[in-house]
Amino acid sequence: MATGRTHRTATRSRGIPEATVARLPLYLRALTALSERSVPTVSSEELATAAGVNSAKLRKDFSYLGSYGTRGVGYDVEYLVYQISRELGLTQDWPVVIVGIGNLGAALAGYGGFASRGFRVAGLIDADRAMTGKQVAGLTVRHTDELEPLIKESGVSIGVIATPAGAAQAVCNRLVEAGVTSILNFAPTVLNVPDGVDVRKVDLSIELQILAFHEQRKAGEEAELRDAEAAAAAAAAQSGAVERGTAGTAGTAAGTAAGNAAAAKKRTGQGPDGDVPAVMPA
Amino acid sequence: MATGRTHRTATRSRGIPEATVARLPLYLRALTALSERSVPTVSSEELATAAGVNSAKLRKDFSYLGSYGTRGVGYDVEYLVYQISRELGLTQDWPVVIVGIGNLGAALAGYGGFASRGFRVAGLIDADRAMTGKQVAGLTVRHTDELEPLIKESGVSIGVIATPAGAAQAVCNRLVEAGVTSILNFAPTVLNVPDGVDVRKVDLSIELQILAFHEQRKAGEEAELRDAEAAAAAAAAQSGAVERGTAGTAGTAAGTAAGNAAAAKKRTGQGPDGDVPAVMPA
DNA sequence: ACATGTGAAACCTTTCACAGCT
DNA sequence: AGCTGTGAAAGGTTTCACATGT
Repeated sequence: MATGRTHRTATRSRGIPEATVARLPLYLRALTALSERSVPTVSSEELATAAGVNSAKLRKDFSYLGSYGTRGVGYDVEYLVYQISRELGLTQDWPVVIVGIGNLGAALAGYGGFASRGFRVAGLIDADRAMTGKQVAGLTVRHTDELEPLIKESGVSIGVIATPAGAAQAVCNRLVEAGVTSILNFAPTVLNVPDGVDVRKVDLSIELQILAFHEQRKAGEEAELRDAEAAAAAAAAQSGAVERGTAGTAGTAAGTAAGNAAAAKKRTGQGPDGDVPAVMPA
Repeated sequence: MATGRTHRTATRSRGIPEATVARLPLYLRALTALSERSVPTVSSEELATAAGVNSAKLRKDFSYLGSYGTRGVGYDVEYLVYQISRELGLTQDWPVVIVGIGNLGAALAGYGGFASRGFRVAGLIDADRAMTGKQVAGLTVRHTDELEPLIKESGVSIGVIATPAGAAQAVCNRLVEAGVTSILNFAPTVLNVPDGVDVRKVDLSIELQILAFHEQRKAGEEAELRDAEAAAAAAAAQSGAVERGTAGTAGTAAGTAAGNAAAAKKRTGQGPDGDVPAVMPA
């Protein structure tokens, strides 16, 4: 998660839980789609499905924003779009600078989801002089030397780092020095920033490793399933209790009660909650 | 589904918390760096700093894996690298297919962090016939028609979706149908998958929106800071208690205890304390 | 009749603090 | 003396279930 967490302690009234904040963009996207289809109102159940969460969670989330729904009816789509946008700060313009225009930086520069959400790419920066002057996604790439003036002229407060890992901290320092207070880091490295600066990181390799962990476990579970079924069958035959110690010398197998066989399949997709996304350039 | 009962089964020996799993790749990266510098052992404190977490959390995380440290000494770097790799399933080869070879897909295909972690790009797929046959990152792009044979021949169980949002669900369905059970989704859309399939998503726009939220709040805090200072001054002058109700009709201001004024300036690093530039809207 | 809004319970994660081993 | 490993406390998040309002 973010390196420099700003700690809120006192006043509770405006304290929207972090987990809720992380889901607001999800709701906003779903609502925008409804809005485009001119759907006037939506229930928590419908919206939750569209956003990929459950309805209790959605209602709880919205309750932190205020009472924007109507009992017996649902939520007014347009009104909610506005309220969430405002809460997220998307009703204002956010100039963003992207540093490191390799494959990934170029992809980010051309990403359509930015402009539609109030983000504006104010400039592209690369350290390679061979890149400077080139046009990428309709913008001219500028040299790192121009980083500070660009930030100050355009009032940039959000920076995106898409450089190789080795350059990231130096770039980060310059961004912060120049006044940037929020950083989205695609380089696979930990950034040190002073308090008051927010860092979010996106790391592809980490995401894949998490998937690999679950994938491995699934493979292991198939074996367990067979074990559990066998054990259950044996238990049924004998009317005896099924008991097992911890699996011997590690490996992939783990002791699992037979009753878990059903629960084992529960692992549904869509596990956004914890955040921690990821990526990085060559 | 049916099982409405809250049947929490006892045996949980191998249940590593999700939050811990999400951090293992972080530790692994830090450890790999130490390993390359031939550092033999490391303390929880040092490793935690390198990974950007605190040491208590790290120790707790490791405690779920087993007792791999030595009291009074620390952890053996090589041994830990191996144990974590094994736990994450990185000691085996994971063939991956990338679907959608646009800017982003190309960036992913060229990502160096793959091979070093046991991931191997088994194939690149794109729906655009103009793309097929082209070389990207040393691999030949193949047409969507070849998706299923590719998955089956190469034993792919992890798929990466980097297509436009509109195509993502269809691609996802085909991946799942062909046997893929883990998906990393870069398309800004919710994917519906059957139970047993894992989806993780990486959404650039969402990350930026979360940053914007905090950025906005920071801007609001400056105002609060001034308020708090004024309030503190007033309190000092009067020796009276500072008390405030919730700010009247919402808006951006919220009541904040005066005691926060100091904390808000805390900045650790060597950053210049100066500005914290307000975002000026165009 | 129906869907929101919310206390309370259940669950999960982080932090504390110190016993226990080297 | 130093550092791990871990119960217990604290804090945060999700789910439940129903009172409340339309």
